Amino acid sequence: MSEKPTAELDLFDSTFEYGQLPSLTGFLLRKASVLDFGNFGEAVGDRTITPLRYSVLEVVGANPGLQQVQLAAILGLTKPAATLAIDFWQSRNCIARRQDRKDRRSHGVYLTPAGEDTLAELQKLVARHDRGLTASLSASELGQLHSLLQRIVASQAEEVAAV
Amino acid sequence: MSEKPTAELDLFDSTFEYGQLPSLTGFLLRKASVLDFGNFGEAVGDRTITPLRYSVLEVVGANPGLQQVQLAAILGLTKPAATLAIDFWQSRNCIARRQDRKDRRSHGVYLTPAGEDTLAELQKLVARHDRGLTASLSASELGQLHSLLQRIVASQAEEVAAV
DNA sequence: CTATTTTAGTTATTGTCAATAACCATTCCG
DNA sequence: CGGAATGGTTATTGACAATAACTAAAATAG
Repeated sequence: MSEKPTAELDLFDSTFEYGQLPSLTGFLLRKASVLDFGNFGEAVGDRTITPLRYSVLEVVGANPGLQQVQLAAILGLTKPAATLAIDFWQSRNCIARRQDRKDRRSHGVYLTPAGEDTLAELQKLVARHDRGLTASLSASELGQLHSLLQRIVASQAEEVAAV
Repeated sequence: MSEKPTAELDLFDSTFEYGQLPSLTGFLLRKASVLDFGNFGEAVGDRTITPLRYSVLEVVGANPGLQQVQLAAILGLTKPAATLAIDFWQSRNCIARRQDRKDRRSHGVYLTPAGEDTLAELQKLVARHDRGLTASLSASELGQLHSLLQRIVASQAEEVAAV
């Protein structure tokens, strides 16, 4: 039999103690985002599309001609990580690199027509998945959650960036 | 010059577009928890202590004599991952395995006296770090955030576990 | 205008980490 | 008793990200 990630128990099985873990914001954040991450590939119908890769496509779509260095800065990636993520989409004909005429070191990145289609499709699937994650919250609660999370993120802006 | 994770820009640099990313709960969760994770090792004064390892110590401290299989189930780990995490703390004399008299396959895990001290110290440091993360929120906002996150986590309890 | 430095990007190397699979020992149960 | 299930460890593998080293091109200092 294959080795499952073990638990079908409730995440807070009341027969055990959790120390101070349940009172830690970081612990709850991690749990929630692991949950989100765990279903992501399945939700978009392709295990190889991670949140990071999706974010790359989204940002390139929203900023055509972006430099790779800028993409890295926006998403908090190292240069090699950006190269790899772009390679991934380029190998699927969704992103094209175009050398800048003025500065031939620099390559602008663009969505191809196929990339546009893929992004549009992904946006739908990801939005659906995201609503599923928070299905138990009302619209106003969801708004509250977003504003609280945004404040946390903004208040720590001097640290490393994310996904 | 060494290759920094690039950005000193605001996490939402207004000169770029983010597509639908900012409206996704998953994106915000990931950002917040990457932020939290990034400072964790530094906050506890030891890079090798990860949130996962800390969680293990916390749970063992709260449930003396726990089976390793139970520990894995509680934290959503595979058996090998639990073995490794326990090895880590055992090598620091913080956790001891004790073979069960009744069932000689099973090993209960316990904090050693050094483990108790380490846990007590870590609890303080982690709590301080966690408050730092949410320093911009009022007490009641923090309470709201926790309850919203808990509802998300609870509502998805049938999926993979965390940390 | 050359020579040095800096910047954009890629490639190579390394290390961590987690998952699977295979394995041993013990217990359960027909 | 003998096979199936359980607790735990070990071995192997693969994904991934970080650093470092490198190429090419541009900026700048003298």
